[in-house]
Amino acid sequence: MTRILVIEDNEDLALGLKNNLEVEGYEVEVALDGMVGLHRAREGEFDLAVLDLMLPGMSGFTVLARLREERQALPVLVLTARGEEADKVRGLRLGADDYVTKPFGLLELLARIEAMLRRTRPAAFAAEVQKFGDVEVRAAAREVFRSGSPVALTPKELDLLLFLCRRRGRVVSRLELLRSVWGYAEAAVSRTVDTHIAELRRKLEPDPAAPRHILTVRKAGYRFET
Amino acid sequence: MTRILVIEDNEDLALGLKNNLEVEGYEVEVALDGMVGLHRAREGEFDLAVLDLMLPGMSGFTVLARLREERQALPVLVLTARGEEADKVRGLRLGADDYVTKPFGLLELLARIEAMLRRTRPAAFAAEVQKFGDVEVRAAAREVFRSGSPVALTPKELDLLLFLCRRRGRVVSRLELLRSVWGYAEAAVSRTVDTHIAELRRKLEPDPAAPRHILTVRKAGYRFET
DNA sequence: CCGCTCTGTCAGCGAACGGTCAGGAACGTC
DNA sequence: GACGTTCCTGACCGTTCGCTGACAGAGCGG
Repeated sequence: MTRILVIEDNEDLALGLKNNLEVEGYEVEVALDGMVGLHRAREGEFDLAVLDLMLPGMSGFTVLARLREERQALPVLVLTARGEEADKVRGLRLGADDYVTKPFGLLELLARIEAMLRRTRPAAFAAEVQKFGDVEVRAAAREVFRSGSPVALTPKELDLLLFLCRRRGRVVSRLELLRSVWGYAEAAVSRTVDTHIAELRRKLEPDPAAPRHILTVRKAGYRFET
Repeated sequence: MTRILVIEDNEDLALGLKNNLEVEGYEVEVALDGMVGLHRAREGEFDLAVLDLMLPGMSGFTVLARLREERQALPVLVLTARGEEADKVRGLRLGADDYVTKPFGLLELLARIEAMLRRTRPAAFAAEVQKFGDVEVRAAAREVFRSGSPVALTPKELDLLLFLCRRRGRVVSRLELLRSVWGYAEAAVSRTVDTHIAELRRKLEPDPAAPRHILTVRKAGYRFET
């Protein structure tokens, strides 16, 4: 069982996270302030912590710094408020492993958590496998097969594919993709997303010119269909 | 109840938005200048703000910057004037979550608002699906089916259809359509609306010459019936 | 029944949008 | 420090879309 510690003072948010993470099969403990969080992190044998930097009393920075001083290897995912670029940098410098900007989408958070856990506990990952057409996507192994033979996707391509897969049936805008897959705060007005989509189509679609799975929705974005 | 704060100095536009958003079931408060908007945002416990960047007095940029300084996680959707590419980027960099360019169709705004809320309040969102005759309209996927097979609608056609669907049983004037779907301030005297209606009928009505769902109300506009 | 007004239809133009490509920056590896 | 990979960007191009204006037809009132 994978154990996650959520250190977050906003009770609504904390409990929401607890619920959602439990649905995903994690064991979750919540600490509503930094001091408690730090103690629990020391004792609780967690696999990962989600840490809000803005905490009353002992701030998230302090918690993080203490943990790192004590050489705790506990992976930490940091929550920062939007626009606090400086916080991110400071957090990462202090030893956070990743960060998510509020307000964040649950899927985004889940993806980051999984990515982190994958790094630290590869064993714990049962095969999440998606299939469409003659393509098979093994998220955990970060492998993609087409008609049984492996397809070489670059990391970015795979991230994009996984993101689309998880939102199947729903339109995803370029901005959302840039934010969630690329982590850009702003929308670079460029062909970045399209280029990667094109590459995915080239590698995965039977007929890239008439895609059946990775669809364009004019004026809106892209939509993935099985 | 989802609460939305509209910060917009143009009173007509602001009240139009208020009405239309209220029709959709949101609780809406309007602030006609930046200063008031900022105060209300601090105190009002809103789920989302719609913010015009071009405000007299305290500009939208300032409002946004202040909010983010104060680490307010409030999701903000920004309204920018056409062609102000720089504004978009600046807005996003300051921490806006999405933007819509004026003139905008109400449908576009609604879609963005819903997408944003879906991220922050994932509950409460059933997939909206409308049906009439042998037609099925899936708003989230921006897909329309007729007798089970997909119908290719252009973005404008779909927006128009969705707007009519949501106002079913009521007569909607051309002016209202131009305002809400097209975002035009004034009525261009032309066949624009009619042309699109004709196209919808052609694609969706069993007998386009004798429409059963998209009805003409002479001298008044159109009325949609299930 | 006639005439006027409102709506339906159509084709063409201009703009907007997405697909494509190649060059070059950034990164990691040996 | 040279090489290879990956990624981003801007320019270009083809296609689609949406608007318009002229004309035709339908409906309503007198």
